[in-house]
Amino acid sequence: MSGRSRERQAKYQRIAAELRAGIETGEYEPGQRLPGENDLMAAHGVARMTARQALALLQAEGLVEARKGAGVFVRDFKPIRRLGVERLARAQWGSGRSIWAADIGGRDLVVDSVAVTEEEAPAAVAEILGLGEEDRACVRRRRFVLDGEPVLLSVSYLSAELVRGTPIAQPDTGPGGTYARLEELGRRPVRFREEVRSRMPNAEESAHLRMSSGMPVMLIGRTAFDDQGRAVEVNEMVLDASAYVLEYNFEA
Amino acid sequence: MSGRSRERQAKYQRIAAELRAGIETGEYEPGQRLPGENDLMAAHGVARMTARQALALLQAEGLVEARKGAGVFVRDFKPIRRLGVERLARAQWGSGRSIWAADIGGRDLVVDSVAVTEEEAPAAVAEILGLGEEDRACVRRRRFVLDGEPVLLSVSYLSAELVRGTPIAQPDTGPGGTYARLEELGRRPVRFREEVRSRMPNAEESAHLRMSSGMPVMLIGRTAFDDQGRAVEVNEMVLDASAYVLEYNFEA
DNA sequence: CATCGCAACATCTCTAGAGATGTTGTGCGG
DNA sequence: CCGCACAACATCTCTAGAGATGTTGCGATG
Repeated sequence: MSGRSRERQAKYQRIAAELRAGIETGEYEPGQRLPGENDLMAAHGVARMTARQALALLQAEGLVEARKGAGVFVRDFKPIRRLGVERLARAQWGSGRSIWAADIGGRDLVVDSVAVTEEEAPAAVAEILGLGEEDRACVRRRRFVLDGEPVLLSVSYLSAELVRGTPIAQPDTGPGGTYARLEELGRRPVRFREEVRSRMPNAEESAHLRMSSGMPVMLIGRTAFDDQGRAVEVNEMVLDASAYVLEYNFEA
Repeated sequence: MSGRSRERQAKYQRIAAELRAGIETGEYEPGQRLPGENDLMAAHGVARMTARQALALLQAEGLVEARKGAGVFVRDFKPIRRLGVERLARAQWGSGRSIWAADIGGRDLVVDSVAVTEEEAPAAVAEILGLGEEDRACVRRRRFVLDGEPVLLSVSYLSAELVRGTPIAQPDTGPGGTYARLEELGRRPVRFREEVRSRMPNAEESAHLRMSSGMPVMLIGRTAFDDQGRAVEVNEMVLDASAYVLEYNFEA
């Protein structure tokens, strides 16, 4: 038939619901392969495109992941806990410890690639940093990898004039990182603002994070201020949402 | 043909890219209708299913929204700024002001529906609140609407024993809200933890928030602690990610 | 002038088949 | 015993057509 009696829902939704239930009850465990196009066609007596629609629905929900030529597999979810406040406490970066150390329980989060350039900052960033038309920005682009999987893209902007000739303009910023160096320059960050939002990744982000379709990214925009209230750093981060839980602790 | 020469990308991706470019350059403005299935079939000489795939891609990216029988329209994005820290400052709720007032610039965020029940808390919540097998929880479920659009679902758990007979167990908690009442009970919240993550909505969330496919939700789990470090409230929120930006301010 | 019914048009769902392309394991040859 | 070629199998892409269903605006009717 076609567009048959809508007693409740479409065929592909019924099939998807059945598979979804199987995942939630644990019939199909994370990493396990589940029935593919051909299996569903045979089992439910539907056309290929209909079976595909059912699987596409589950992919869009982020429950499963299709690997071409191999099959459809149940996704896993073991997020990193990222402490928004404590990780930026001075006790952390003041002592030469990586501010990332506190994030992960035993797992291995490392910088995959670093690129430091001097370029013109986007208008919105230039405005925040108080850069004029002529001023340029030091831009630090980094990618972080956990267990071989890229999970975080970070782009950091600072006044080029301020950091020129310091380790901040080098790939390796030394013990304590950028913030320890800023303190040595008399521009210690004392206050932070983080803005969080979420959306679907664009093609570029999708490629850099090797994300499978149907998973959102979280965006964190962090601004660091010194004791004069001047913004000294703007950091834009793109996180694989399936890899992260953000935690913020604060007092009333 | 079929699965033709992959010089670079599939037909449906080329078509999607073209429309995407049109959106980004402003050729198609928010709210405007863009070429539908029939237009794309004619313009590119492809089959209906191929045109549909192109449009499905843009929907999955959250760029457009299809309205059955009407057409495909460009999405808009005007988020609410939610201040994670300041909104819970005592100056806010201590003075009888709604903690929501600071969030929105002139727009109208109101509670759409409130349901207060007494039931058994989920195991994870019971653990945090320190509830035993016998203890029950006061559960406050609310939906918030902005400009007629539902944007936030909130489920709040408190010890039923603690709040029984107080306004907290009523739909209207009075000036200053739940936290002002908790203070009167000698359990003033002094510390908060918020955990943020993001994923695609499930069917129920999708329906309650009237979300169009391809937009993620953000989940906030907030725990409020009193001066003894005891958890007095657990609040699980589901936010339409296209409606919110979360802001957290803190010191090093 | 208001309102209701309907036609035109939009997306949604589905069928049946087929070539392209990526993955995996097996078996043969060195 | 190692390694490579290849067959089997998986998903991906696309065609052409058609009935179902929701939206909208126009025209006829009261």
